[in-house]
Amino acid sequence: MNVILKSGDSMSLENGSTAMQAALAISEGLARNAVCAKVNGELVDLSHVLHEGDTLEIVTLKDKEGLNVYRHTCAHVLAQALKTVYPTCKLSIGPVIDNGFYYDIDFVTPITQADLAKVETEMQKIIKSNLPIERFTLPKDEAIALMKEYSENYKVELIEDLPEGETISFYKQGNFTDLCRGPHLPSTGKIKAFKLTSIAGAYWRGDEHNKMLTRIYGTAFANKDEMEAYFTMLEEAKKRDHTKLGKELKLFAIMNEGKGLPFFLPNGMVLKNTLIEYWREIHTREGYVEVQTPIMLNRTLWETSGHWFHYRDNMYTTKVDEEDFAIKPMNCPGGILVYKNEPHSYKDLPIRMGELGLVHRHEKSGQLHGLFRVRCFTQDDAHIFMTPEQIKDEIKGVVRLINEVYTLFGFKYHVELSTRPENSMGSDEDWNNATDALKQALDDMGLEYVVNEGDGAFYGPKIDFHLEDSIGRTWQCGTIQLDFQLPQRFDMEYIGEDGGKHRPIMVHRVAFGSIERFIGILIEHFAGKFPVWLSPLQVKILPITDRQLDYAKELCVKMKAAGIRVQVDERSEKIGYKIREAQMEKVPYMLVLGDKEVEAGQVAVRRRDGEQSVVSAEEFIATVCKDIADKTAF
RNA sequence: GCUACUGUGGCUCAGUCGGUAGAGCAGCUGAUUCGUAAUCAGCAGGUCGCCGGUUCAAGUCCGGCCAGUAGCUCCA
Repeated sequence: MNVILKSGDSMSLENGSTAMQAALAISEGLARNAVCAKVNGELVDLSHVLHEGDTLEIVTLKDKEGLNVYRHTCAHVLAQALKTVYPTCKLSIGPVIDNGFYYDIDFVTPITQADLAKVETEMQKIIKSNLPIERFTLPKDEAIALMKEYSENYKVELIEDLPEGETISFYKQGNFTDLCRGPHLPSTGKIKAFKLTSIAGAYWRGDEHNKMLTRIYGTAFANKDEMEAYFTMLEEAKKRDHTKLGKELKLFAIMNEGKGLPFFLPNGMVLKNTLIEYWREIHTREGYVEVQTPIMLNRTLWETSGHWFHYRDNMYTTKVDEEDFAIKPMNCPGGILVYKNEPHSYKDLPIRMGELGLVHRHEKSGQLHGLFRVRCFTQDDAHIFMTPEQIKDEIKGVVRLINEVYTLFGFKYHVELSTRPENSMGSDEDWNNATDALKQALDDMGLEYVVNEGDGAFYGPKIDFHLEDSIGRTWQCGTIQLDFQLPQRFDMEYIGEDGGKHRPIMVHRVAFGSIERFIGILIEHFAGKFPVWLSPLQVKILPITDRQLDYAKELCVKMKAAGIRVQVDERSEKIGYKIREAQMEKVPYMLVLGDKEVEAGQVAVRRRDGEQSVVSAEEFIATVCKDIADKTAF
């Protein structure tokens, strides 16, 4: 028989050959490195029997898919080890994730981090005994019977949910059998480097009403060196953690007196204000107006908006003179009141109404995290009120603006487009138009995006922009949301060309998202080494002895006049000491001043990256001013 | 909110078997005036997250609470 290889060549094999035999026929090295195979586009075990005309690709650890299979087998080895060490534990699911795998287990008595060592030892034993891994299938009823025999009630539940008539596959290694779609490595001995990394709780089937199981996380790599490199990378990433740097650089603090409620310290406030200044600059340019609406409004408003019924648990409320009030969790109702404050003609539209709004949301305590998830934050919000014909251009304008912002900071981001969910409001036509407008805006901009079918809000489709933190977790920052609901609830209108009343379309959008979260991302992205224009302190002047103090102060005054954030280190310390401190503060420019510099009217510049040069004071000031004006990356 | 872990001067951390708290940095004082990542000496600073229990005795053991971290769930 013949099979077709990835290269397009065909290869003849004996009838009934397996993928493994095909790999051997190609080369011994390939067979040794083979993890599984891809036959007719589907991942299968190496023991898979080939047929005439099959397309065949041998998968190794160099492929992402191969590594996933490798890690999946590792999850099975973990499960087998757990059943040996804790015979009464029950297995649920054990999938592969980015950088590793996990297995969710129901233990009779909970285990702790310390117990992982003995589980790892047992896993080593299983790997060392190089057990062959064999696949077999059963009809549904027999599969259920088998899992009942093993008292694996979670597995029984999983199988029961599979469609009738489906044959169900299992994998057996030694005395251990697990329900699994596969494929897997041919034997346990193929695993060369793994580590159990952490332990956490996870709800059965991801539902918080279900029992919480114990999730054991692990990772596995092709070899020990790659695994070491991975752990080193994680260590490095921890040094960038914004909560750690926020403390070290005195940017912000969160006190016990208000959890999830960040305090901005002087340095952080400079950062925040600089961002806001930049925000105003680009929004003014783009034709936005700015408003500010009250932080607290009465119940009537929140009833009209629907928040009083749908968002109540997350709102901070209070009573004043017998009247219920809520602190705003969102700015939109306030913005709408501004719109409704006067009648509008179609000639006024679009209205782009920005608001740096401080919102409060009572997020559950377990979800709070540094500046990434807080209970009080500033949204760089804007609401655009427009006619249906204006949707596409307006969305494009917003996408372009958000892209401009993220590009300036050099962020990597990904975009998600969420479409109409069930139980949504608005007509088919509205939804189609709006969704098309969002799509076209993304396409015109040439942005890649993933579509989340049915994941939009019930009031309209949306585009979300996600940024990565130092350890690869992604956080939603920018978002653009069409809203069919609020204009209706608030009975908003404008007078059209025909003299009749029409309902405007409304867009909610943020670019930074929350300034707090954005600052958190910025800190991690730059590892605290902010570009000059954002640095809380841009220049630190370090006189070598007290003799240069007058010159230092004189320079300081000049630079301040030029709009530079500068400070003189006046202490009688050695220059090495002053440099070390400035370096730890991550100040972009240090000026070392000795007698030579004073005499020549020069400055010895030491950049944060260690680069040194001597230039005239005027020249240096010009350089820094240019850095600030151009927002250069250094 | 749930599961697990953690909580000792401003910061980073040590503290054995339960015997009543220790270092470095930062701070203050004094000396030093120095050329690119830490000058020396002295001083001061803690109700060991909080509350309760066991004990002759608790930073240490037990319970509850508070806060933080990781994950889950949630995120209009």
